[in-house]
Amino acid sequence: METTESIDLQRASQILKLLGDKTRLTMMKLLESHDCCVCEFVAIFKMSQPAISQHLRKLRDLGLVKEERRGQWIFYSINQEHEDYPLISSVLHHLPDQGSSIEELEAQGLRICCE
Amino acid sequence: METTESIDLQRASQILKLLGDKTRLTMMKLLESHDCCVCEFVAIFKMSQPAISQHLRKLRDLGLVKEERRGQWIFYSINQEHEDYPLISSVLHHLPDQGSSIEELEAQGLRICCE
DNA sequence: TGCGTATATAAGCATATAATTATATGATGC
DNA sequence: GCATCATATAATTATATGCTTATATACGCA
Repeated sequence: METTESIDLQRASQILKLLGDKTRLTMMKLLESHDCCVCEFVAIFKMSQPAISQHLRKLRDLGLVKEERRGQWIFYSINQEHEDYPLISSVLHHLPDQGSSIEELEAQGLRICCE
Repeated sequence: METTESIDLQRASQILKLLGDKTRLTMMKLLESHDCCVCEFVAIFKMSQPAISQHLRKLRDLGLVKEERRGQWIFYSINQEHEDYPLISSVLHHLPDQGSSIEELEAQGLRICCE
């Protein structure tokens, strides 16, 4: 039964590959502080909506984030029930807070809050 | 000077991308327990020597591992002086021990020890 | 019902990645 | 110096990734 361990490493590397993209990593760090809707990400990353949507899909496909519709918008949040949440969380804790990117948007009046 | 933070995330995502490959992640986990020479990796991963060498180069290029020649062989070890070693180390601590892959080789008489 | 907004999906394309094979370099021992 | 072993590099190829544009879906409201 050595497959158990290899599956774990397999899964861990998949997760790390997802986090090994600056956009997705920043998304996760932002989600650590508050739930975000897609349009907030679009504003923050100055990236096309489909590009954002596709990154979110990858995160969702591996269960790193959950989606929840609130009226007109779909909010994303970190899935703390993920089997490997301890790994994910500890990675995020090593990253600098992303407050500044939000503040920048506030300053420019571009901060979007969909609720 | 908000560039500092974005450089950090940039660097973190580069590191995570490197770790987001099963072969390299396993290499790092193995190196956590003991220094390895290239031929040991070749035996463990049942992969061509150039393939191993290229993975090691990527890890070396970002400073995650150090190389050291010992006689005929080149041994790799984890670079604990890496600026982001705390991140790297905490990722590795979440992974299952790789003792079994070594034991398997021992059992088959394939374990290579170059010293 | 029909329109506008928010989001997702599909198709296409350019670039990145990881493997292979072939070749080069560098140390050891005769 | 030459042969051999250990490792690195180069060139090539197949596949994966991330973006773009175009289109589909789903909700909210008049």
